[in-house]
Amino acid sequence: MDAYEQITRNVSEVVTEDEVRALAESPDGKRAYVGYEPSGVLHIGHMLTATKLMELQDAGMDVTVLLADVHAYLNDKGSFEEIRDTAERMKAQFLAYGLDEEQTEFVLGSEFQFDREYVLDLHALELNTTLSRAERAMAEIKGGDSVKVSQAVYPLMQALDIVYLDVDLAIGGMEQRKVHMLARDVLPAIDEDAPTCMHTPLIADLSSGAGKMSSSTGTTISMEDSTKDIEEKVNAAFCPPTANPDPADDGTERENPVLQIFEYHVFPRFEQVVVERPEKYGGNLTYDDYASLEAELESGELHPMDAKTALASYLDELIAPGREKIRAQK
RNA sequence: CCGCUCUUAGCUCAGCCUGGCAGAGCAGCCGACUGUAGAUCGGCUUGCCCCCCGUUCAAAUCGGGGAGAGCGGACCA
Repeated sequence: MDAYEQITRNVSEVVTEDEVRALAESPDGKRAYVGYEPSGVLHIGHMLTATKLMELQDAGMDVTVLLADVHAYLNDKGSFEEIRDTAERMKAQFLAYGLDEEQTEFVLGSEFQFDREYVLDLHALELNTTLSRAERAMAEIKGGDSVKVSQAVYPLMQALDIVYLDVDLAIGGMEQRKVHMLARDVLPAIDEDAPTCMHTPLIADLSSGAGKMSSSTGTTISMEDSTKDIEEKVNAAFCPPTANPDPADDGTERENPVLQIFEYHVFPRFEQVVVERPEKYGGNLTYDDYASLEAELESGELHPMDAKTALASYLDELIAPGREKIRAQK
């Protein structure tokens, strides 16, 4: 696999391909970043972008993880003290999940976002952005039930972070794409380069296969889940024997979240996946890549229940170190 | 600053006029059927009716005050 393929593996969107190809020419020392609002416990959404960061590290890139305490505050996620408290725990969980400590720099937003120069640049961006544009950019990520002025400032700070953290490649889930597009539009207004971005897919809701897995409603897999929690959640997941389920009765598109998790969480971290299967159903199955697993689920050779059992076991293995960390933190 | 509308189950809302057991759809949960889930069928759960004060035998419902949300207007020397 060449560097470009490795860097863009499993992403939904590359902006722009030419820019990433240029990065892939000499990835060593290039800097990628993701910003996260601190939350007490890593969930599967955090882990998805973290997996991508690990792949970028394997390709030779350095990684900055922004623990976006100021952003979380602006997004109505609680008091500053509470938020900063969780940031440190989050860092430990990322390391436990597998980010390389040598190649990862953790930065707290408040370390540089109050600098005079930063704030002046921020105001310059504000001057170049309409409220409705900022609001649209935030549509997918805002917390709370009404739009605050702080939430209009939020995406502009993300744009500036890319400049101040000296980032070559901005990573985020697909919910971040409008923010990143805003950054590409507005940064040239202060004579900065439009950032190169890649967006990871969003995992569908575990129980319905529709929309995106939400941390607030529905079922989410997080680092504090016990082995039993994971088994129960995965077993309850929507999983027709196909990668392309029929739409729901009301017409909404559905995905197969079990396959998605195999594709985006398990195969990037394991060379080989062994599905343990009772003798009466034919014994164990072994897969070296995601495509062959999907094909056999589709053909009926692999039964969804056996796939689920295997998925729960691999997920548990991925989460176990972080789970230990969380227990130690309490 | 002024005016109008809204606030009831996890969600969308009905009920308010004309006071009398707190409702529906969806979601959720439990079973049946499937070697998973979903679909289907059967059953079940769910409440600070935004808050306070008042009227009344009795208030989600009527009156007063307040809060939050949405919309409009005014001001622009």
